Formats: sequence, C-alpha cells, structure tokens
Amino acid sequence: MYVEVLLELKNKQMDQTYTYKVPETLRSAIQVGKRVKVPFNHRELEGFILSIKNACKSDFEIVELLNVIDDEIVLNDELIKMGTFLKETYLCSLSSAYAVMLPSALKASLKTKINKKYETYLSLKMEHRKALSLCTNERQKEIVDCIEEIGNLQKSEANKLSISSVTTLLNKNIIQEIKEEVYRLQNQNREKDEKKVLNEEQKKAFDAIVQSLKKHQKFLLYGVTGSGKTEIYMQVIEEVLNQKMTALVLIPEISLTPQFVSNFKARFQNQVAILHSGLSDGEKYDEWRKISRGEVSIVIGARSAVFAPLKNLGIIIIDEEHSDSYKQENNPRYNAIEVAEYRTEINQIPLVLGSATPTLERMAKSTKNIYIRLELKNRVNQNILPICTAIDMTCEIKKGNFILSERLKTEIESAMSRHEQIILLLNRRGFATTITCSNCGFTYKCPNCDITLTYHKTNHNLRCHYCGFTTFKKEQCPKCKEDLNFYGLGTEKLEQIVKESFPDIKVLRMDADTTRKKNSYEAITSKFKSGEYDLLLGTQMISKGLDFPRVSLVGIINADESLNIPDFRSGEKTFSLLYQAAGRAGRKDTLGNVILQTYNPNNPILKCVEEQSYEKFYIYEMNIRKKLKYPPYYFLISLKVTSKDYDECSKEAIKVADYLRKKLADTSIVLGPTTANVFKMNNVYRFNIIIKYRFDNQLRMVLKELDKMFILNKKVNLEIDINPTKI
DNA sequence: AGCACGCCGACT
DNA sequence: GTCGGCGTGCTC
Repeated sequence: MYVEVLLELKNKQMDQTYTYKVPETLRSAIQVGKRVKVPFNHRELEGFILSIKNACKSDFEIVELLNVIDDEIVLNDELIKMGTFLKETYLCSLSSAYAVMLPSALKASLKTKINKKYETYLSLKMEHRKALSLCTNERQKEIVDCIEEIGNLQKSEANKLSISSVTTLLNKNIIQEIKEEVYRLQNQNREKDEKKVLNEEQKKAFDAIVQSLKKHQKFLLYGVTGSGKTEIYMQVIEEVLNQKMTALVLIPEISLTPQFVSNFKARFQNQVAILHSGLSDGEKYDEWRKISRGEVSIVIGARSAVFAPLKNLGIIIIDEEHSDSYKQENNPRYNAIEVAEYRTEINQIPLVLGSATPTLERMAKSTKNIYIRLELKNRVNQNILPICTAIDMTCEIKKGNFILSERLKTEIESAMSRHEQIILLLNRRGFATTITCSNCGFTYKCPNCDITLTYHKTNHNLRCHYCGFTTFKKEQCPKCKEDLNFYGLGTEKLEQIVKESFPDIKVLRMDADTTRKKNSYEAITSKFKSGEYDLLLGTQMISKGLDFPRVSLVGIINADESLNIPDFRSGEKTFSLLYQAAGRAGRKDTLGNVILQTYNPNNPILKCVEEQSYEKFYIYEMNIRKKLKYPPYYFLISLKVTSKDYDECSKEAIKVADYLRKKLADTSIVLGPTTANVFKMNNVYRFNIIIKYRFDNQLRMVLKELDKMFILNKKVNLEIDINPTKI
C-alpha cells in the first residue's frame, strides 16, 4: 500500500505529491484527506494524503511514512476539489490552496501547534459511602460529597476547595480524573427572535429563491439600503434547514460585528458557527470542528469561510456583494464569489448575492439572466430615501469656508437643536495628512517605498502606510529652512475643526487608528447608538451596514477625493461608498438630509449620488467601461514583475510583455510594462503588465508556461493576479 | 523552504 | 590544524 502525500513546502517547484510506503500497522488508519508525518530529506514533515494506491513503480527508493496524525479526515472530497479549482483558476500552488482553506491548527506544518481544549472532571471511583469512609479529614469528605451531589465536578472547582486534598484522593484511588473535549466558544442562551412578516417584494424574492433549492441557480438580490435583505436571508435559511440541508453566509469582515452575529444567533440559536479574523487560533479550530462534525448547520463568516466544511450544503448567500473584501490580495489570490460560484455548481444548489450597489460585472450578468435579478425597491417601514444636496466647495472657499460649508454648518446646528444625530464622512484616510512646504514644495517621502508619508498628530510622527517606516516632523523645512505648514485634512483635524465650530457638540471619531484594538469598532458604534454623542465622524467604515435610527444628517466632506485614485473602479467605489453613506440618513420616521461637498459639482458620478440613482450610474459607467475596454466588457489579468535589482527587473518585465504579445491572440491587449503605483516597496522594484481579453483559449496555457519559467529565476519574481479588483 | 555538503578565510 | 562563512543541490 502506497500513498501520495502533498507537503507544505513554500517553493513552487516542490508543489507536487511524494510517494510513501504505508507500514503494515498503519494501514487501517490510512484515509485520503488525513495528515501524515513523513521523513523528507533529513527532516520530518507533515503532509496530506491525496491518494492511495496498491502498486508503485519509481526510480526513487520509496521509504515508509512515520505515522498518521488525524483521527478524523481534514480534507474531505469537496475541499480537495476546491483546492484543485484554486490551483487551476489562480495558478497558485496546491499546498497554498489547502493552507488558506484550513484553520492554522490543521495546516500541514509543524510550526503551529494548537491543541484541543479539555476540561478535567472528577468522579468517584467507588460507592459514595465507601469513599467517605476512606477519607482522612473533613476537607476530603467535603469534596467527595460535592462530587456525589453534582455527579461530575470540574477539577478546577474542586481545587479551589483544597488542592492537596484532591491530590490525596486521586493518589489513594478514591476518585478519578475524566478528560472531556470542550469548545472554547460556548453558546450562551438568548431569547429567540421570531421571524418578521415579509412585504410583497420580499415575499417575491423569497419565493423565487426557495423554488430553486436543490438546483444550481444564481440570484442577484438588488435592494436599496434598509429594504430588509437580511430578513429574506434568514427565512430562506430556515427553509433550507427544514429540508435538512445547511447554509453558508459570507459578509465583509467589517460587518462581522457581534451586532450582526447576535441577530443570527437570536433567530437560529446554537445552530450557528462563526468564522472571522477576530477569533484566536484555538477558537477557529473549535468552530471548524463543530462545522465539520455536523454540530451546526449555519456558518457565518468572512472571505475564507467560503471553504467551511459544511456537509449537505443547501445554499450560499453573500451579502454586500460589491465589497472588495471578497478578493484576497495575497497568494492565493482567490475571489470568494468565484469560489462560491464553483462550489454551488458542484453541489447543484443556489447562490444568492445581495447588494444595494452591485458591481457592474454582476449587474451586467443579471441583464443576461446568468444571474436572476430580484429587486427590492422600497425600504421596509415605508422609510423614504433622504434628500441629497451637492455643495460647490470652490464657491465656499472664496467665502473662507475651507472644510465645512455654510449649508452644512446650518444643517448641523438645526439637527442638534432637534436632538438628532449627525454623521460626517471623510473620504479616504491619509488624504490630508501629508506635509508640504509651501515655500519650496518639499514633501516627506518614504525612503523604502517612494510614497508620501502621512502625518500623525498624536505623537508628531510621519509614517509610511506601506512599510511602516516612521520619522519625526521638524519645525522647519529640511530643504529651505522656512516654517513647515501643511494642508489637507485627516479625521483628527476634522474633529478639531468641528469642535471649534460647535463648542457644545459631543464628537466621536472612528477610523483605522481608533479601531485598532479588538472590539473597539463595536464599542464606538454602541456608544454612538446610545445617544450620548451628537456627531460621529470617520472614514469609509462608518458607512457600512450600520443602522443608526436617530441620524438625520449625513455630511460628506470631500466627495470627490476617491474619484482621483488611479484605478478603473474608482467611479464604482466612490458611488457605492457615497450612496451607502447617504443611506445612513433618516432610517426611522425622520426625513434624511445629505450634504455632499465637492469641488466638481458637475461630475457625472456625483450627480448620480445626488439623485440617488444606481440605474443612471450603471448606464454612465458601463459606457465608460465599454470605451476603455474594462470589465465587464473585457476580463483583466495583472502581472507584477518584482526584484531588488532595478535593471534586471525592468529587463525581465519587457521580456514578459513581449512574450505575451507574441503568444496571445490578436483579440487580447497587453499593456505595459509600466512602473507600479507604488514603484518601490521595501526596497523591491515593481513593474506592472496588464492583459485585457474577451476570449482566449491560449491564455491559461501561456500564463502557466510563463509562471514555470519564473520559478527557476531567483533574482526576479513574477506574480499573476487573475481578475484583479485593483490595478 | 531547509538541510547537507563543500570549499575558503580567520583564529585558538 | 579547526571553526564557521554561505554558495549549490536535493528532497519520495
């Protein structure tokens, strides 16, 4: 008996299976998907059994494997299939594919050892009365009585009474220890939340999805903010559970707050498992085992939860489909939505994607009925959309209002007088906080990354957002010795300005800095919800999926900022961000008011935001994508050539681009090489090449070939990103 | 990736 | 003489 074993070696050259002989004694324990320990080139390594065979002819001397690590299968058939799917689709190594699918406790590497958690209980080894007679003091009797009364007593509890007595009782064999596996995350009982009555639109969407259970059908649930998508998800899941199947729900990491999770747990009690980055490795391992053992039937999680080992899967639901968090930006560069499309297809079950501002790709597919579009036009409770007004900041500046326009100031005042809450959105962090000398134009730049450093007021230092390089700000310009001033605006500065303009206002700030600590995101939102603050200001994160019923005014300080990011999706990103932020205003019986401050009041994207019209935005943006040959009209592939050696890097990048131009069909467009957005990062030079294509059956083969060529090149590195979300 | 082997300079 | 620097090559 022989097995093919996949080892987790980082080198792509080594991404293949190795054959080992199974010793007679281990034959019964061998199963595909379990991990084994094997000897490998003077080392001992762990690897996954990918296949079992009876014979093997080989030029190598086949050695025996050492032992079988798992009792239960780690990689089931479906996970194995998804691994090969990742390798084929994203050209990553098979071992990196399995590594991303599993909690670190189950990875095939010896580095991290995470164990199951056990609770030790004490029980009597004999009849109660006999045990008492063997006790030599009152303490021991007390413990024996306690065990008799409860049945199984936690050892830690008994130790609190008297450690020495417990040990004596154990030594004298009067009592014994029983170890039991426990999960780190325990479900607390909570009041059950009853389902709500669906309105007509919701009912229609619900019916359409439920009718497609046990079929592979893709749905786009396109519904304005507050139209009650979550309630549809929950009722569909209830139906899936009724049919003895399980459900997988993906949401962006940022929305995975205890708030959202407790909504689901209130409805489905302890049938829910949660997977997200906030859990410790031990907690992730425990949640994973609950899922794998079939102890839960619903999984809620972020991107990587798409690999949750649910058996008998009945549906995958992905909320906030437009979020870029579903794409992994490092290897393996997979997109959870594409994986979900594959997984629902092999299981022949429905996939539901929900969004108020779908990506153009998905919306386009829904016009071709690849996705069935289910539309929710009305907000539940008959709430109406807010009124949105654009303010031309070029006029305001002439009046001396650099940051807060006249109109926004009066609106803030009147909202405060009505005791309603206010949200101010500052588009993009780090916008302002660059230091520029107004005399000579000097700016601080990162010596490693070639990007402008951002200024942090709290400790007067300057930081590089890419590599973390930190330096201190000087009072005078290092170049011309004039006083250094700076313009631009960060959340801290905005907070200060608001406080100066409205001395009585209570302001809460939320951005990447104030939410760094665990649970601080949740803490800030609940503080604001409680009503002790008047105004919440922050970056993108305040616009996501939060429901603040008392907010009646949303001010967007610099609406155009994100339009200037050099990325073809910046229009889409801006629209989605601003539209969703505007949706925060007026959710329960207060009419919402949105003030949109901009330097380009005639920008078509901002016009669409002002009119709150996704449809207009869609038509406008599709036109641009068509003209410029971007998705959904063309597919994209981005290649990055990187090296510490500039000459070598540039030489190879040109060679790659030439090679692609020669090998690919005329219908494919090869752009570049150009220097990457961040040209130099951590002293590594980077060049970009972009492929735009519609149909090209040569493409995959050419890319594989190219990838193989660069495995052997030690000086220059090639990264391939299939369907990138940023270029 | 790691680990051995091997070939070269520095030092008890 | 030996210790240890890291370049090269191999791993069922």
